[in-house]
Amino acid sequence: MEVRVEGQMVEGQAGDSVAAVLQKALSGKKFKAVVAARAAAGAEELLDLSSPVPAGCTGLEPVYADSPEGLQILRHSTAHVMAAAVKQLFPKARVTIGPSIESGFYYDFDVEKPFSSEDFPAIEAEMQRIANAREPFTREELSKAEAVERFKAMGEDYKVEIIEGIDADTVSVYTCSGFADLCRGPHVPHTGFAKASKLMSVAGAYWRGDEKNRMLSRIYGTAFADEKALAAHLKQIEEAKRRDHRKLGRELSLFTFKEDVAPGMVFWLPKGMLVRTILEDFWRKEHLKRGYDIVQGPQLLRVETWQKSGHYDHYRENMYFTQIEEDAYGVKPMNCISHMLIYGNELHSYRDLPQRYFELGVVHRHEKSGVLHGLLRVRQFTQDDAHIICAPEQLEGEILEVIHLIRDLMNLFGFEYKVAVSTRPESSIGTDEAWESATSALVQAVEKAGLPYTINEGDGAFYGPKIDVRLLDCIGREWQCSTIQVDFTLPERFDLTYVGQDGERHRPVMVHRAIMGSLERFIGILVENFAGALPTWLAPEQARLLTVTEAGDEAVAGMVEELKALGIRAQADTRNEKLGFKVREAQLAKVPYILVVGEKEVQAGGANVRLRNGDNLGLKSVAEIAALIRTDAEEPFKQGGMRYSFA
RNA sequence: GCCCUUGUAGCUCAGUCGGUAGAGUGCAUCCUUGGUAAGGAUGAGGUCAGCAGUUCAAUCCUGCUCAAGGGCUCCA
Repeated sequence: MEVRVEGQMVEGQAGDSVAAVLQKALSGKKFKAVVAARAAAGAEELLDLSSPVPAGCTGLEPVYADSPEGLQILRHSTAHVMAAAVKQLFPKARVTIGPSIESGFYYDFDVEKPFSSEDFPAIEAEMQRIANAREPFTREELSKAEAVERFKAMGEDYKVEIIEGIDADTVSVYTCSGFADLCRGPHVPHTGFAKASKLMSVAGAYWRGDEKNRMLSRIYGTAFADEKALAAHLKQIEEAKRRDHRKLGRELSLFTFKEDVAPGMVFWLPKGMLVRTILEDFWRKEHLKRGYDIVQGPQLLRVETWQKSGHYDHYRENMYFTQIEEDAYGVKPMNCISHMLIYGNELHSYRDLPQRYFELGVVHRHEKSGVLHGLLRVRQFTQDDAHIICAPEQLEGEILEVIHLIRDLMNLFGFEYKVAVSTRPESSIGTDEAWESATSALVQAVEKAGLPYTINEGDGAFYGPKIDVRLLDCIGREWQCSTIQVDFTLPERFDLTYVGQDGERHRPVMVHRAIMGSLERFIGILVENFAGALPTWLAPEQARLLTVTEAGDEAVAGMVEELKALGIRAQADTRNEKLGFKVREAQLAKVPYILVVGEKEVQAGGANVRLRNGDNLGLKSVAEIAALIRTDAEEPFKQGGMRYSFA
């Protein structure tokens, strides 16, 4: 037979292994990096190097260890190596599953005493020993009955449960370093590939991800094709840590948490609140320009109201309750009820529609103690929430407008984003017809906007389907922010109507939507994305004027006043410190414009301009500096297609 | 809520194999008038997360509670 490998034709005998054929075509160096192969271009199934070339195969595509697919195989194999090491050191541990994940792999074990990171050195040493031994992975096919018997004999009950759930006649088992594991494969040819690995953390995880099941002990690890790639990955983790908004929030004096006073609730410090205020002001203006009305409802509503809306039945565990005199009240977890009551406050004509109510609404949700995370997951947060009440025929157009607003906001910050449409969940209210028409309105609007999207089956809200938008930050992480939800239930429960052209009462449709999602979360994401160096329009301090000696104090005071008069957030640093020290502090505070005023500058009536990236623009007059800062601040708005101009 | 780890000065962290604690940084005062990422000195600052227990004695050992970090489940 003749087989094509990377453009070369190679002669082979029937029954030759994949490795034998590849070895003829590839240089020794290249062949060493191959972990698996596929028999035909685009084929799903991957082959082990040790498996025979399938009959009729005309081409083999090698999969290299450093390719995304190769890495997956490598990591999965490393998970096996880790399990082998663990079984060696802790013979009583029972194995469950050990897949590769985005940045590495994990393996879940059932052990009496959960693992701790103190166990890592021993496990890692054993893994290195196995890797150095370059032991082969061997594959065998067993009937289900045989496999069940075998794993039962080993006491691996979890594996037995998995095998019994597999819908096939035979299963494959891989053995490596004396450790046999149920596995689809493929695997790297030998354990020598698992050399560049590192155990990362331990965690509890439920068997099959169900919190009713037994808690297993999970070990996370990662592995790469070589030490260099592993080191680069570890460096990137450091980079993410460097950007952590909790760290930067403290260093830049933006916000703080008082765990003993109010866990999961933010204390905004002056600088952070300034950032937030700038963002809020901009966002209110943008909404006014786009035809929204700004409203505000109460923080507490009587429990009966929550019962009427359905929140009490579907969302009670996440709500806080209190009492005023004899009456029970619920703290609002959402803003929609007030908005509907505001709509219902007067009779509406079809001419009034759509009504768009916008509120920077403070909501409280009881989040379980283990899930709180800085600004990204809190118990009290502010939604940039709006409810659009419109006639059914206006629905699609309104959704499209919201999508445009999302697009413009993402462009403003240079975020890319992904769209997903979520459909009806199990716990839900409303008729099938209503769900279908609402889901189709969402899909149509997304298609009209020309955006690629995915479908999340069963992930909708209890009252209707939704569109979720995840933004991608500059180091490739995804964040859920925007959401657009159609609701046909609440207008009915609160008997909202409008008078149509025909003089009859009609039922409007409602859209819940939030673009930033939560201001707290959004600001946390901004801080991480920009590593604290917020764009000039959002920077709490846009310019800092530094004196060299106290001879510059007077000139600096004058310049600060001038800049402030021009709408620029400027501050003076006239402390009795050396210039180098002040520059360092301004730089660490991520102030975009660092203005140095010494003897020369006082003479010339200006300042020396240094940017936070270290560039020095030389001497400039106050007017020039002001123009520079204003242009810089307005630039993103022009690029982002915002209707609101920063000026 | 569950699993692992952690909780010492505003921040970052040492430390005490049980005898109530220390550094750097920040803060205050003084000296220094210095040109683009850290000038020097002195001083103030701690119920060692909280509550119980063991002990002559607990910041240290044990238990519980609270909170944080990493996960699981859930979610904006």
